[in-house]
Amino acid sequence: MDQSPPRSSSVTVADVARKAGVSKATAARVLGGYGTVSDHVRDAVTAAARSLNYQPNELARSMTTGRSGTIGVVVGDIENPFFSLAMRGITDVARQTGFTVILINSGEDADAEKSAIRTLLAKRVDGLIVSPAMESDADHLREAARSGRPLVLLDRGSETLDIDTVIADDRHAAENITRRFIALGHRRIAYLTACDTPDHRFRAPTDINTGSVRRRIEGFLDVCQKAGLERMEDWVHVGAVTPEHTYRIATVMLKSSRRPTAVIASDSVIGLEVFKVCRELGLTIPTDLSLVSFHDADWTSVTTPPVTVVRQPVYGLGEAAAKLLVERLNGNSAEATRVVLKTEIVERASVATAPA
Amino acid sequence: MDQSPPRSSSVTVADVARKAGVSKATAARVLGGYGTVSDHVRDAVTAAARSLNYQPNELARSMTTGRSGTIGVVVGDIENPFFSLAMRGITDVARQTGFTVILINSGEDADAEKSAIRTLLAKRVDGLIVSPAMESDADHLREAARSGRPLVLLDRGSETLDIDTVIADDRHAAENITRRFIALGHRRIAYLTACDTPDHRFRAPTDINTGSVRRRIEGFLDVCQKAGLERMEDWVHVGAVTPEHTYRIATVMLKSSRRPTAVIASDSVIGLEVFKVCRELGLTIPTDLSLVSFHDADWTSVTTPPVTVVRQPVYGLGEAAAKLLVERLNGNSAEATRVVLKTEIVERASVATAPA
DNA sequence: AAAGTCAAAGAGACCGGTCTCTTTTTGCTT
DNA sequence: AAGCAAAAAGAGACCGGTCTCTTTGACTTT
Repeated sequence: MDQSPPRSSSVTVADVARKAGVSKATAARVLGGYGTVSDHVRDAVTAAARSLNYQPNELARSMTTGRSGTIGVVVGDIENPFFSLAMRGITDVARQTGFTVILINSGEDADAEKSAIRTLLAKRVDGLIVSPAMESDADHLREAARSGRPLVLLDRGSETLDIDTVIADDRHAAENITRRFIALGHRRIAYLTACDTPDHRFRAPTDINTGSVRRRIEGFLDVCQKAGLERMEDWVHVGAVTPEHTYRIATVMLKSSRRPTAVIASDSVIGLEVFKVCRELGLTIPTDLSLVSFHDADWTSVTTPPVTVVRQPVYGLGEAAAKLLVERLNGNSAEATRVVLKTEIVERASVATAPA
Repeated sequence: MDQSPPRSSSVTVADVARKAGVSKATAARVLGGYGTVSDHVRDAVTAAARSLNYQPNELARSMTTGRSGTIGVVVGDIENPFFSLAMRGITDVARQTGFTVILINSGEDADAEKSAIRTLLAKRVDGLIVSPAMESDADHLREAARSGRPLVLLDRGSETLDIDTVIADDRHAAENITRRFIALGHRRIAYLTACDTPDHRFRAPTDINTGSVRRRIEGFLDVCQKAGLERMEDWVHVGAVTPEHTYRIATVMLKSSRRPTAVIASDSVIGLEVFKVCRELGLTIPTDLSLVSFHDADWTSVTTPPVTVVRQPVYGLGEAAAKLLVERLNGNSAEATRVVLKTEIVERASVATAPA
């Protein structure tokens, strides 16, 4: 019966210390890289650690230091290219600054989000980045912020919360698109969003719980009103939560006798589905219908015609959120910041003058 | 000077016990939900915990129990739709089974991957899911597997490793496509992959370190050889690591006088770029060039023409990996399993007979 | 040579839970 | 009412690090 190799999972500083013939405290100094140790002892401890295949237990370290080197991220849906790209921005910054990332998907569900935050706080993350599903009840966000661990809101977040926030200038983007549509003679302009209301109907921007989308709709309605267009609220469609839902909504909308001549899709998943429905119904873009989508997804440049989009600095959004969080973790305790990144309209060929 | 509200971050079982007038052990029994406690005491402790706003410290719990309730995931690039969808499968299973997920991006870099695994083991994850960048040096994987914490390989993994693996039947898919191309009269068939070799040239499948891709190329070359096509190795292009690289490679390839009549793109990012280059060079799909891409990305159905793709069960891949891991965590210690999920060729309109 | 300084190493408490072992209390038997 | 098993509660070690406080000893200083 041969000796099994040293079980790496249970070698502790005490074991290393014994092997090296020094005290636990000294071994810990070498292994943890703090305090002062003589070269001679350092070598002995290092050698002992190597021969025993010592693997530090980060959990134990976290418990005494109070820092876990971890940041928690709660997003709506990692499958959405928007979030996966933002996530890339976050993880890149995290790696550069020595943090690791715990990811939880809320599925855009408020309860799941609450439980996610509770779990992350229990795991003692050093800080949080959250893309809140519902801004109406933000108690859990306030509580998280009060727990002493920094919190940064990503892409969403309301003016009333005194919490660090990183968003894009959605409102301006929506205003610009709307103005352009109106200048091209469009009067029936539809806005499609995944956000939903209890009765799946839209009445006013306050119905919308997702800050970024609410700001866009506000911009849209504002410009319409200033241009003298009435009751444009009726042209806002909510509840495009899945491609299937979007398909149904878009089909009904585009089959109607008073169908819109222009559509604004609130994200690329919706934009893609509208594009598909147009093709199915034999509507030609842009002569029959003008289309603009939020989020410059890769496919938008390759369709026939390519789609005009609002390019959001998605990677930069994640990057900025993570940087802001790391700053807080390094002790910056200035007032809550609000970072607003610029968007850009990428003109392609899906927009034209309104049909006569 | 008013009393500040209880600092939630530092309320411990001992504090709760004191407030409830019981011993620390008893309070811990109530709070931890183990052992036997009288109803009366349970209520008292629960009330005390609530009034102090007690938040358990998962770190401390993990340290004694040895389980952290966490699984570590290492992927090449979360920005790639393939990984973000697989990730969705993983996180869904994790949530259902009460685990949280730590995500690290390797950027397809072997050193980053090693350090990621070390970090995750140090953080005492209960298990690991890794999509290894390089299979040639898999020592760190073997070591991780030996550390006693279960490891599941995702999408990649070689036959020689005795580790749980979840992959798609890439080889069959590649064989089918190749056969179809040959049947349609194609003789110059190119294969484009992001995998790279030191000198950026391809000689044999053993040059390829990514299992899934190697298996596809093996299938491709095998069918070609059986059909009597010679030196098809020359038609395998490596190093399409970014869209920019892909653009250069595809442009050179398609401008050549002996350009291919059919192209297999190893992932949807490459497929998209090839599509763009065709358009730029004025090549018509499928009359000038037939195109098939791996991964049924959303855009592939919406281009003109829509692109024939290999649909991989990506979500299912992540789901299966996570389920396998959870089984292991629940004590299943049977031999290493190899799960192979079926792929499916989705015929669209980007494939035709070879031009004369 | 005695006093003072400072680097190097050791001893042991501590973080916040879990869990074993022991003691006390309760309820039931005869 | 005594005896006994089982339930309930308490005491304190333990997980694996960090860190403060103390001790040791080498090296100046005059």
